[in-house]
Amino acid sequence: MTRDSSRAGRTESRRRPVTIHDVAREAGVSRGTVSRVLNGGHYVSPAARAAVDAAIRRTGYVVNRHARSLITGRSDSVAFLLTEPQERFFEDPNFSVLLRSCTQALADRDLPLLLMIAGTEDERRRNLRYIGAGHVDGVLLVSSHSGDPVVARLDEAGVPVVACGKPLGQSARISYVAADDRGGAREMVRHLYASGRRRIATVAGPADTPGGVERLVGYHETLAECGLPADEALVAVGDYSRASGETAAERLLERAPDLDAVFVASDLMAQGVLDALERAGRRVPEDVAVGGFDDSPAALASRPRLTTIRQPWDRISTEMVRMLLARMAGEEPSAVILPTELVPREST
Amino acid sequence: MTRDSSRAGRTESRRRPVTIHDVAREAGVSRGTVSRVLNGGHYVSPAARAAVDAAIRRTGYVVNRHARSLITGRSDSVAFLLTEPQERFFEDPNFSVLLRSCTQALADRDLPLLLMIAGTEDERRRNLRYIGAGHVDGVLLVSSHSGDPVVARLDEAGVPVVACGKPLGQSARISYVAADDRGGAREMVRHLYASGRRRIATVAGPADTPGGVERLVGYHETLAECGLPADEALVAVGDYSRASGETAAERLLERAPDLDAVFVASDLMAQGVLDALERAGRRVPEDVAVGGFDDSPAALASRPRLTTIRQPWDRISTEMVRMLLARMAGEEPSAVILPTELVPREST
DNA sequence: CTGAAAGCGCTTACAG
DNA sequence: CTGAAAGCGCTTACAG
Repeated sequence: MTRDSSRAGRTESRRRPVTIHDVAREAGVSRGTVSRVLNGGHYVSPAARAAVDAAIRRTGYVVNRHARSLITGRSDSVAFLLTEPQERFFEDPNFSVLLRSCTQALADRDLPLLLMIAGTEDERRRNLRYIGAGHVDGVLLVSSHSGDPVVARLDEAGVPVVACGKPLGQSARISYVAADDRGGAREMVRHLYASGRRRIATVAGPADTPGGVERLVGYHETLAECGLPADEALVAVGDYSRASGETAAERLLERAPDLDAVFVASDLMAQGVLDALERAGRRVPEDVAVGGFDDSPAALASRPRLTTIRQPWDRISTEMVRMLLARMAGEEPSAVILPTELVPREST
Repeated sequence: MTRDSSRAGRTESRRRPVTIHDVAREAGVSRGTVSRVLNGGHYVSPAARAAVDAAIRRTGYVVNRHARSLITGRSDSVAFLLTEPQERFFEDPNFSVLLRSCTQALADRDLPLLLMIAGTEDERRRNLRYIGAGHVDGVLLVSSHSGDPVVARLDEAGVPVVACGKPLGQSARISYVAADDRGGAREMVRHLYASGRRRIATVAGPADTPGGVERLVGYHETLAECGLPADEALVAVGDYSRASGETAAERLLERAPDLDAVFVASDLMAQGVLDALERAGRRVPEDVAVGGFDDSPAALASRPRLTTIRQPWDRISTEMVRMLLARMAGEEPSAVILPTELVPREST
């Protein structure tokens, strides 16, 4: 009796859900015909279709997805799989945007999104098992560190997957969409150069992440193009945390006290850089210009507000979903690189 | 052929999944017996069970959830439903913690979590329809604004739901778990008082949110207890945004220039308060103490670091899942209020 | 404790 | 274009 709202009227009763059989009887056709209109309406006369549509409306029928899946072999659902250091991802506002946009893009196709987290080996096994069993038609993968075993296992399982970011060091045939990290870095460094800076340092991300590698490459390329000498004293590495940015900046200041700009591979680290600079008595942007990456809330929250590089998260999600659907429809894997955008603010 | 990794060996073939039938044959028992060991192992001899277990291991069998659901009527999955101003929630780090913990707590019970977002009326309809169709066994609801129609409709649909936070202005019989907003506010104000502050102002949240109401009540109660006069000049209201905190502080400073402390109903607004205070030349905490609420990353990112109130998000999620499971098992709705914790830092 | 059998609600060839 | 029928993989009374 818990399940039964006793309100009178049109509340569809929970006790005997209306089935395709009821609709067929109501419409005066066979169940096969109802099913046909449900599945695209091919080979159905306009009259029959109209009758069925009306019956569906009258009865409030909604398909039983389990019965359908049992026979089609599809689950009509998609997994959003997050592997490893999830903590970091859940604190990353970009991740939230990604998750939300994917959910909505999928919802437009009437595909529920199953959120799966695989931080531990145990969770990894469980999720892989679930996916491997065909309980899901495709997976949207967020996995950053190189050599993630999940990538290979997913590939083996033969399930369509689209990754967010290029899976490092993987030969798996999986689709991915990524922001143009290198291009973004180039744009930022060019911007710094254009504003007159000539001793441009950088705080890179970890070498086993795409952002760590590509943004550093972009930095080096642009320096060379501008005719600025390469100087290892100007390069430090952080781990994307604010504290690591602070430490890196201290090292930089020590090795190259004459630096007049820092390109930082993430906004969070850039905040740390700002802290160190302030403590060292350098004014931003007067003495030192600071450029971040991500356009996260941190960029707006910091003082001065950070000039940064915006990644097109909305488009990334849209593309991921589009590509996954394509894979699910049998298309071959592909890759898409999306352009970033410079967001000038007060720190440069 | 896309679905077939051609690797040799034990990769379970995707083409003909092993069914309960295969296991039965392998174990030398009937399908009914296999099913019985799958479902708790009651009424099965130890010998039969051992044979079935071995056969399952040998064949790599994993149950077809669609077939099971078709007959049991359960979906063995749960929805995490987010209604309205989703943007705000997705930027709220607390929300991320909640989502992650719920996912994991559910995973421990082998229950997948479907993420559903109902920001627009259209999405609301679609999701309600999905849930109403019984595609999900229960729902974890995150909905803040009072009078959310979703609450009532969920209740009508007769599906078990547990809300995060007390659903305002609803008579629906739904379970909920909430942090002790009032108690947290009291603790903060008492802390401010204990440090010698006597002109304690507050920036409250919107009046149609539990946090807006309860934290303000806690503030008033504590002032009275401490024998401090109620003074409306000391009360301002914001909308949880940083900018609104700044504006509110300006108003406060104008109406009560002698204030020596501000209890702010969220860390984000507290950042805005810090901005205004700095611009007004007041030192924190020397001239004015500032207390926040949430213990969000913003509290750590701000300078000085914010003294704040931590909500027990881990426990909140655990409780929500536990209560939902209880509801799904037929128990009556209930409510749980969890204690908060003062986190002293540099701003007081 | 165990097997044979019915049936969950749908889709899909197969004949017409 | 349409109906009758088989069958998807499971669970669950029902007899033994």
